[in-house]
Formats: sequence, structure tokens, C-alpha cells
Amino acid sequence: MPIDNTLQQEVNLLHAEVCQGLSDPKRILLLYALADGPRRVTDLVESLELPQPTVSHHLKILRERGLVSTERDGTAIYYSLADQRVIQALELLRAVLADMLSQQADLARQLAR
Amino acid sequence: MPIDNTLQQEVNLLHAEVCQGLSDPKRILLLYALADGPRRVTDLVESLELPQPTVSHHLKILRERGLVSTERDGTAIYYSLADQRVIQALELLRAVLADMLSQQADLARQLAR
DNA sequence: TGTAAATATCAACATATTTCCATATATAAA
DNA sequence: TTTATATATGGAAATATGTTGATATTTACA
Repeated sequence: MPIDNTLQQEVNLLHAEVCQGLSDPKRILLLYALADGPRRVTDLVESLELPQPTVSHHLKILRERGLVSTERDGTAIYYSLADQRVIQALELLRAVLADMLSQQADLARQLAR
Repeated sequence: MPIDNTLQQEVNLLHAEVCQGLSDPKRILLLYALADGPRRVTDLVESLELPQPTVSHHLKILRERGLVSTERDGTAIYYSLADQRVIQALELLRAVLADMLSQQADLARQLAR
């Protein structure tokens, strides 16, 4: 039962959009900041030391891509991770990066002799 | 032994650059195409049906970010996945996406009544 | 009501990315 | 050498993204 080609392309596009959510350093920091639990926008503004519109902008991107969810409490809006697997994915990629860096370090050591 | 703050920021930036490698639909297709084993540029051009410079461009981005590696064989250059965990990370995010879509479908069904 | 607090949106600019034709480079084989 | 094949690079246009001051919106409370 082959999946419709156009649908498949649509899913790939959504997949890329989800991935795109991870493609900015500030958004990665935001996701890690939410890893321990829900945070208000103001909390995130303070901990990342960024202008409030900048934080809201990135949170919107993360929300549109389904990576975070929101809940209002009075005037505050609490953001939280939509799915812990997002952090798992980030950790996998961080591990790949760590290996790259350590290989480069090995190479540098060899060249230094 | 606290890590130097600037170094930490540098690693975060690299982390984002690695993630940025995943943030384009064509690059995701390229990575999946490489999941089964090394492929020449020409192979990828044919299977993705894209102009050769476009494929070369995206492969360059993936290589610069350490996601793929290359090996020359005559005039051909074989690209391969640098690390299988990249596919694992993509699959995790795809699973998150699948859950999102199924939740949306549930919601649509409810609204249809 | 009116005021304050929290958040989102607007808008304008700067920067980055994607696309791909034309062309260069590298390798192999005749 | 020439010629063919495979890949990379230059460059320019179109598009997308990030940034943030100013302002609007939402909510709570006096």
C-alpha cells in the first residue's frame, strides 16, 4: 500500500519544519530551559538575558512547530516542552558533536608533535 | 570544575549549526538517502531529481557540520553518514511529528460530529 | 472604569539561505 | 595531450529569517 507521493512530500516538509525549530542557538537554549519544567516568558527573558520580543518570537516558532505548548495563568503564559523526545534528539546530536570535537582534538594533538 | 562560559557558548553555537544541517527538507532527504550506505553525488542527483549544483551545495553544508563524510573513488565522490545517531535523532523528531498529526486528526474527528 | 503587569504583534532593517546557470577543477582513459 | 566524466565553485536573484523598539492586547485588580 504505497503512500501518496504528495502526502509523503508534505510529511517531509513538516519534518523539516520541526527540525528547523532546533536550528537556532537561542531556541536550543529555550528548549533546554524548559527541560526542567514550565516557565513564564518573563522567566525566560531573565535567564537568557534577551529582549522580551526576541523571546516571544522564538517561542512562537517553537509553538508553531509543535515543540512547546502553552498554558495561561492570569496574565502569565507558561511554556513547556511538548515532548521530552525533543531533548533526547538534541542530546543525540550533541553527542555526535562531542565526538567530532574530540576527534579534532586528537588530530590537533598528533599534529603538535 | 566549571566550564568556561565562552567555551560553553561556542559549543551551543556548534550545536545549533549541527541542528541547522537538519533544517531543510532536501537535506533530510539526502540524509535518509545515505542511511542505507554511501552514495555518489550523481546517484543522489538522480534519486532526488535535483540539479547537481543544488545537491552539491546541500552536501557541502552537511559535510561542514560533520553530518556526512566523503571518500573519493576515481572521479566519483562517495558521501556517507558520519554517524548513525543522526538518523536516530531524525526518527525521534519524526515520532514527535507523527503524534502531533494524530492528535490533530483526533481533534478533527471530534469536530466533525 | 482606570491602571499595572505580562505577553504578543507590528514594522523596518539587516543578514542569511536557497536555488541553479555557467564555469572551473579534478580524475581517468584514449 | 585531448576528451569525457564527476564534482565543486562563482555569482546573482529571490526568498526567508533574526532582531528589537514601539505599540497593541489580554488579564487582574483597585
